[in-house]
Amino acid sequence: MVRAPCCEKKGLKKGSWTPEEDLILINHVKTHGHKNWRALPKLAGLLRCGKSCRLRWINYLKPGIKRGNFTREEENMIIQLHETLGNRWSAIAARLPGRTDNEIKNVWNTHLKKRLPQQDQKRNSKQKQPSSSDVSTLTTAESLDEFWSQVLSLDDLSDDTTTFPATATAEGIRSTSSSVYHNVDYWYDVYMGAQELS
DNA sequence: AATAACGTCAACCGCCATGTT
DNA sequence: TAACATGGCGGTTGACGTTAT
Repeated sequence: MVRAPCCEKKGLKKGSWTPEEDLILINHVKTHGHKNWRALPKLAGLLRCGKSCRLRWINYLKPGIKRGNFTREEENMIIQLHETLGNRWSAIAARLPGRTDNEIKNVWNTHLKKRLPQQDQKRNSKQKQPSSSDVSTLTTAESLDEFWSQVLSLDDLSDDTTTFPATATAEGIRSTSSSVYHNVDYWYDVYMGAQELS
């Protein structure tokens, strides 16, 4: 039997999300939750596939998501986890509070993958004479343990119940283009605008 | 200044696992 | 137990921005 498509394709919008769509999604999830992603767009009045809504929420709108560049520690952690877990991005993301699998996957494919051969070369050539100036900041077992304990202590940050504005508004979003979505100011505006309404 | 080449990343697609009826 | 619905994951794509020529 042929599986039905995940959603009715006709009339559904694709591509980048607009600030207005973000607000609708935020407000709907905040007030009704997301027990059923497939039904959500219809209930919220969004012309989007449920999967698309879920992805947008998980990767960008969910409270606790970190924006901005990865730290050196995070990058090293991804490299180490990738050595043991492979391309299991969600498993890796579970160890990096506030980071999403999609984001980690992107960072790996665009930055870390290229860096890895160089690091391997370095590591091999320096195995006999380790240096504190090496790329990784986690060169000793002690620092590794310390880092892991710090990370694990933050594990619950990514929980859905993290405080979030009761109701979001378009004020903070409208004036920004998609190219600055990841700008801190954008998210600050969203947050502040939402607080005005609550 | 124009444009080609390259890099980045948000979003989509399709498959698989799990839950429900 | 089978059939179906839904969620979740990883691979891939395409739009957009940046850099090089």
